[in-house]
Amino acid sequence: MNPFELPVIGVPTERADAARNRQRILCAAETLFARNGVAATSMDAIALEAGVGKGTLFRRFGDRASLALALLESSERDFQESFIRGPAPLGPGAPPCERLIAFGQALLSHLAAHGDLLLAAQTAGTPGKRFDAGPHGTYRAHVITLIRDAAADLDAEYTAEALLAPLGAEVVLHQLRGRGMALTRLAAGWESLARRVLTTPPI
Amino acid sequence: MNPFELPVIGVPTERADAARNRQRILCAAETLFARNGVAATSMDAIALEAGVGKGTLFRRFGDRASLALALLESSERDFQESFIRGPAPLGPGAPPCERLIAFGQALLSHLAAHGDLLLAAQTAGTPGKRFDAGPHGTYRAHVITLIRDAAADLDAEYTAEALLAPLGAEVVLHQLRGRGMALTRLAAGWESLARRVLTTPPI
DNA sequence: CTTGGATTCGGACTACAGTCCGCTTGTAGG
DNA sequence: CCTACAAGCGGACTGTAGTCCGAATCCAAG
Repeated sequence: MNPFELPVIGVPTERADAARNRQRILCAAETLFARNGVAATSMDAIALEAGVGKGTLFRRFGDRASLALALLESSERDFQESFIRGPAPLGPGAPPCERLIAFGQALLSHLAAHGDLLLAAQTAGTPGKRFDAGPHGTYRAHVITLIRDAAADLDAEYTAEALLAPLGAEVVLHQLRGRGMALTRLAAGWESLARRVLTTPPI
Repeated sequence: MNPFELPVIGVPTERADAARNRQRILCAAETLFARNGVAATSMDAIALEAGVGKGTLFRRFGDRASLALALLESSERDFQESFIRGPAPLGPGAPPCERLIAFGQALLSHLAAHGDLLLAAQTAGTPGKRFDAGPHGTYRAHVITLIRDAAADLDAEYTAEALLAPLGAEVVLHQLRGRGMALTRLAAGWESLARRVLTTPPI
């Protein structure tokens, strides 16, 4: 291989055994998460079930949160696709306030469906990490745009994070499970919250 | 002592050595937190510095979060006192919307002043625990009352937690440190957020 | 002062996330 | 097919929160 050219495109072609192990690990994690729950499954157990060393597990996925994220990959991609390019009111076409309401409600459903996994993905060892890695950045950029379109006088960057906070996994799962609030109630509460924030108040 | 009567009042009189150890532990924790930072100080190190066994440390304070909370006790009490019985607009007397704005801004200052400690207090090992123990319950009750007074048509329970979410330690410290947003900016953003939510929109 | 027994002490122990490094293996080039 | 070496492997190791239980201690009552 010409040492002055990169192989094909950035990606240095993953070795066959590495790819096989990645699959084994994902499969083992899925099995154990389904059998015993996400919170009760240790990384050691996943490595054992996958027939792989612990070092391999962490080499592939970095940490627990990233492994959870990898398992969510396809549904996460679908979700992002739906609010970026999907049909209105989630996707483009609807007025920004309606899009924001739909976004929050879709995220609430996403959380209800994949709660434990999303919780694990957002519970990084180092606090604050979840804001830098993971899908948060995409959500944030989307919400900032919607706020700018709907209410130019707001501090969009601040408001985006403020509105994203009650859609975090820990908060929502606490409301759903700890407080026994129904998903429909959260959806309704979010709608009136978002509508009030994006509606310019009378002077 | 008459075995049919409790000593004085519920509290079964703490033993002298236990009280002494509690003080030693609090003092050691304060020292080490100040010297090396909260995040970099382990429970082992605190026990060692206090000249106390690890079991004693955990017997007294239960876990890391509760120890952090114990260190915050006096400033936390002052803060709660100020919004429950203090002067307006934080305390009673001002209209509920102004009180809510002042509450959020005071909480933001509280976070800016005691960030690391509050972060440790809110980063419980078991996710969601921070909503059940600690000051969150008091904040929640206060905000629910204010919302009920200001906007009867809102779901006060949902809205209280939604508005408290962007005042959580992890979020605020991320904004202050990770994003470099100034405290005054957060205070201004919170004000317009709270004002919009509590102001009934035109039909 | 002595004693009885509940309370507390302390450090060994468990479980877990994440790191490290010497050994193995797949693969590209000959 | 052979070879060299980068990539990958695995499990021992570290550091941490939190648990447990036999031993030591304190306090009240006599």
